[in-house]
Amino acid sequence: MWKESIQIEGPYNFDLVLERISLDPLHEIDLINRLIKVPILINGKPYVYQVQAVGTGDAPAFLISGEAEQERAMKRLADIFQWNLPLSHIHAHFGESKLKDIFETHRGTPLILDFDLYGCLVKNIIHQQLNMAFAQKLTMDFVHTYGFRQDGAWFYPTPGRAAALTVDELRALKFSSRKAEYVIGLSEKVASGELDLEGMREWSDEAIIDELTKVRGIGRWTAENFLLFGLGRPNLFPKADIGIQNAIKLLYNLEKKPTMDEMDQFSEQWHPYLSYASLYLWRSIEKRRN
DNA sequence: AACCAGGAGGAAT
DNA sequence: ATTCCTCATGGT
Repeated sequence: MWKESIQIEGPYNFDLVLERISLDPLHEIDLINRLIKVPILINGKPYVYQVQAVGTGDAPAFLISGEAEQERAMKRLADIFQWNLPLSHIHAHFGESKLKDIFETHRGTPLILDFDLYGCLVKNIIHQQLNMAFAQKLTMDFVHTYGFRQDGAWFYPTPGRAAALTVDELRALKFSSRKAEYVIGLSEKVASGELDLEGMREWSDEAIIDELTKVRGIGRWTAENFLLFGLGRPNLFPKADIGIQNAIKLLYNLEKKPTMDEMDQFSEQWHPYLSYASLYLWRSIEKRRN
């Protein structure tokens, strides 16, 4: 077993990270020890790493441990937790904006990436149009039923496994037929190699959106969320997102949900860090669990 | 008890 | 090119 510690530049509030990702019941989190288990695939093989916060928001430090693949794991974990992207200039960018108060309240909340690109897409398809509580239940049932557990953490099923599922099997989990078709169809494309998600890391945002929206079940919203939470791209604003619309409505005290044109107007000022505007707007309407 | 939910596809205009 | 309808279930 290897262990490694790192220090990074603040602000970076890991307690807020845990608070946010604990909204997803799939994540195994120890709030007392400020620790999370991270299931990731390296060369297609599953490994679980532990990340523990041992510093403060202004002097963040982490203790990371795992069984193998130290170098590649550290690289991937740094990407997932955005350890090399200082938030100070992000906060500076929003410091005098309409989002000032929200950024202050959630100061040091980094963008945390999903642990797996394929899982990210599947999760976002499942989440389409559903309220968060039900969507998370569906996702959890899906992973618990067809995924696998290793070293205390859950992995999504492999694309090959999911491609072999039937619509009826997923309907038994309360998927709609269409959503079941979407997940199975996507899984077939990933399993066959027709869709190479890892290969998209070098692509431009728009090229990825164009490619992904060719897949049945993936519209612009899902592709944008893939860019945002799968790849960590900094300038996405999913304006069709009900949550962001509600956050904007609350922020500007609107009578009704903003139109698409209004979403464009509001967000114009937040370039080129729209992803952080999105993230913090989501945060502004997310409630703590329990 | 309606109405809405971190949408998308497909048909009808 | 836009607008409308359906999907399907759970939360509020």
